[in-house]
Amino acid sequence: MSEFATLSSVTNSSSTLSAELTSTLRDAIITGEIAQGAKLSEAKMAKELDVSRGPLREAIRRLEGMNLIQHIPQQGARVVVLSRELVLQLYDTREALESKAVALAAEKMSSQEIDQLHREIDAQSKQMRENSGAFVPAESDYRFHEMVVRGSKNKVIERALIHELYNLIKMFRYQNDFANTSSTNSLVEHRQIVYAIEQRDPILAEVTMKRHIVHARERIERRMLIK
Amino acid sequence: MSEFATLSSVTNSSSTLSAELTSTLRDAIITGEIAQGAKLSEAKMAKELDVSRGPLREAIRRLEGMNLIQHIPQQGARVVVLSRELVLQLYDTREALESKAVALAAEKMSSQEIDQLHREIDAQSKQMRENSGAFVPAESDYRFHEMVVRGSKNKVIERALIHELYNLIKMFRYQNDFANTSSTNSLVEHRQIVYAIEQRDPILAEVTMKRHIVHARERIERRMLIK
DNA sequence: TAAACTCTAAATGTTGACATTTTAACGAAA
DNA sequence: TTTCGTTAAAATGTCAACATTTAGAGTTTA
Repeated sequence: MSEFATLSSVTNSSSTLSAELTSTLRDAIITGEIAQGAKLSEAKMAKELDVSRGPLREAIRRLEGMNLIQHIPQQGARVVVLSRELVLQLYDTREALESKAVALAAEKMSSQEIDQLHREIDAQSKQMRENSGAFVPAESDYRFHEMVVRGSKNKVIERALIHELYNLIKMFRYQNDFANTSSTNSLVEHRQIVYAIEQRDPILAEVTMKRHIVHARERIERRMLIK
Repeated sequence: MSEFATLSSVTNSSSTLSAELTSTLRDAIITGEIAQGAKLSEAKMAKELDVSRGPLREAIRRLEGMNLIQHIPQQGARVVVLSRELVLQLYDTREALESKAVALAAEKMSSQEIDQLHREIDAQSKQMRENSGAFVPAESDYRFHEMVVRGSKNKVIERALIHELYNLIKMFRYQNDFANTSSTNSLVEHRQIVYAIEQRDPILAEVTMKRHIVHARERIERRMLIK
């Protein structure tokens, strides 16, 4: 049984091998299939995935840019370790960026985009009623937040959050039983956020989002006593 | 005369060639020696710099992670174009991140670090008195802001700002005669920021920094009428 | 026993050649 | 004249071999 067993199928359909490797490794890191702190040995992985080291190295450089990997010259690359401290820092950063994003979104989102937000929230509400339902599914939560961030129309914030921060947050939640967010609060807060956007009230939107993220941070702070 | 003439001396002393190339190209992009929107032809550059394409490609991947370069599969890499819109988005992002950073810094900076801030400001004041003096030199301004950001002790914010945003802002200022910031206001605002940190007042620090960056954004908005 | 040295194996860094895709110039047809 | 198709050159993507550095096992020495 090989170390990177289930990775073996790099058979997606991206345009380049290097891009596929990036996405394959990204997922493997987020799920923990490649463990935190693990060394990414180029030789082993290349053999495992049946590719040459060139594209693999490029993928590693890209993951470095996403903060999923830390690289030390002449020593190689390791998967980032999500210490309690780092996770809390992630949420502080997210608070700053996403509260600004929602303020901009309140000014710039189209009504069609706001409709989409409504549909996502309604789906969340429905899923909660049907499936036992104390939780908003993580995937739906991500979709909601991504829609808000894209609504800001700010490419810089969008990239910082979606391309970098969210990957680390997904990684944390996936590997720490935070797969679902607490429902009652989250859904209510999502509604408040959409309300503020609908009212075209940037300040209210910002405050509401800030509180939403601070609550998430507090839940984590309470539960991550160790590390 | 070659296209990348003055780049020819990749003779620094980083540990790896790829790291040197990253830093060389970074500087060339910031200064505009390689123009905005220019295509980075691997073959030409490799010959020009007398290196093989491998390390060059790795450097390009890293610059991609810094948002200095945009890469399209099968088409190659181009230097980012700093449109008016993008620059204003940069400052909105900076406002969000740096105001959070200074709030954290107000709680976490050591008194030695605060002393350093004082020394930097005093130097700014002195330089202004001596050299005709309507401007804070850009280099000193960067040092001041970097010290504040590092003072936050938040590695995520630190990386987002220093590793990514600041490069783009330096690039913009270097290529658009914003090499120096307006003095009177900036120096006073720097003093206010240090005061707030000294008082261990995160909220005051945050508001003060926010205003400082909004002012900079407004100056840019007024002067960049075109594009 | 502990520290320092040597040497070997394994890993990362670098190179040049090969493969595939894109681009654009050229010519033919509507 | 414009459009479409062909083709050759140039560019990006990929690979495998070579070079250099690091890490660790084993040995020697204080």
